[in-house]
Amino acid sequence: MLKLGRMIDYGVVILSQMAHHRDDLVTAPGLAEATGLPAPTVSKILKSLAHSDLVTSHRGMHGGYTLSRAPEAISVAAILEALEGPVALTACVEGSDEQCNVASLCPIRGGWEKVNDAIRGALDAVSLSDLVHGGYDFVEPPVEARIQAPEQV
Amino acid sequence: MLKLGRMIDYGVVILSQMAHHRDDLVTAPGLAEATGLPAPTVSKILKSLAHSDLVTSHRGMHGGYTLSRAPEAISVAAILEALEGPVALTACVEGSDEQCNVASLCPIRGGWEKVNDAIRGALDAVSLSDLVHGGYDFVEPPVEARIQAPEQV
DNA sequence: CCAAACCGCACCATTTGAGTACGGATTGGA
DNA sequence: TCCAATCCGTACTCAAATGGTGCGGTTTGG
Repeated sequence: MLKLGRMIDYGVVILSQMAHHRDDLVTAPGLAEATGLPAPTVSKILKSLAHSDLVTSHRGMHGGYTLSRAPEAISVAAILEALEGPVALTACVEGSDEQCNVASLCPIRGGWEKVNDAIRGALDAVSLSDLVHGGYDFVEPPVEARIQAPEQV
Repeated sequence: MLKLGRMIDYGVVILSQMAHHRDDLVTAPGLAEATGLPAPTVSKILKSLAHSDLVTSHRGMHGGYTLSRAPEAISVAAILEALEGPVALTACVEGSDEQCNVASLCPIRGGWEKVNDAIRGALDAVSLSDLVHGGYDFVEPPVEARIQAPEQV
C-alpha cells in the first residue's frame, strides 16, 4: 500500500489554498471554511507547518498565517517531514539501535537506506506548485457544497 | 514517516534467505527457523508471495517453496505489491470515485498520481539482489540468539 | 493409510492515527 | 483598562488498520 496519512493530503490542500492568497493573512478558521476541512484539524496542521517554517504565524487579534516561501520552493518531501516526520521505510533504517532484533543477521539494512533515499529523492523533486499544476486557478467552489462528510459506507 | 509495514521487511528477509538456497526446496518452518521469525507469519508471507508468483509452492509431503525468478528480477515494488497491495499514497489516487469529498475542489488529484508514479519508479529500480548487496554471504547466526522480542520500553 | 507440508479462512489484540477538548499566551481595538 | 480574536500546546478519546495466531481442510509421498 505505502499510503501516507490523510494529514499530508490535507496539508497540501491547505497550502495550495494559501498559495492563492499569497499576500493575505489567512486565519485557521478561514482556511477551514474555505477548504471544507474540520477547523481543529486545520489548526493543528498549520501549527505543524509553522514549526517547519513552511508557513509563518502571526499572533494576536488580527493574526493568521502566511506562506513562508514561494510555492515552487515547497517540496512534497518538506510537507511530509513537517507533518509526519522524516521518511523511514522500516524500523531498521533510522535512528534505532537495537529496534530491529533481526538486524544482527540482516544484511539488508544498508539496502533499505538506498530505497529510502530513492523515495526521498522522488518526493523532493515534486513541489507544491507542481501539484496544483500551475495555471490551475483553483476554482472557488460554493462553500456549503462541501462540508466534511468524512466517510461513507 | 512514510513507513511501510513490517511484513515487507520480513518478506525481504525471507526472500533473501531463499536466494541462498536457490536450488533447494525450503519449507516454511525451515525458513522460520533460519530467520528467527515466527513460523505462522513466515507461512503467511510465503502464501502471499506465492500468489504473486514471486515464489512457487510445492504441496504434499516433501513440499516447500522455491524462488520463481532470479533475485535480480524481483523488485522491491513487486514485493510491496505482493504483500500490501498496490502503491497508493492517498485515498484520492487509486480506484476511488467519491472517496475524496474534497475532490471536487481538489485540483491536486492529478498531481498525486505524479508523485505516486515517481515513487513506484524508485521502488521498481531496486531489486532484491540490490538489497542483499550481492557478495554478502548471509552469516548464519545462532538461532536461539534472536527470538522475536518485538519491542522494549 | 498416515504424516508432512501447503491452503485459506476467520479471529483477536495491539498499535497507530485522526480528531477533539481545554486552558494558556499574545496582541490590537474599544 | 478591559475585552475579544487569534494562535499555542498538551493531553485525551475513539476508531481503524496492522500484525499475529489458530484451526480445519487438501494434497502428496512413503
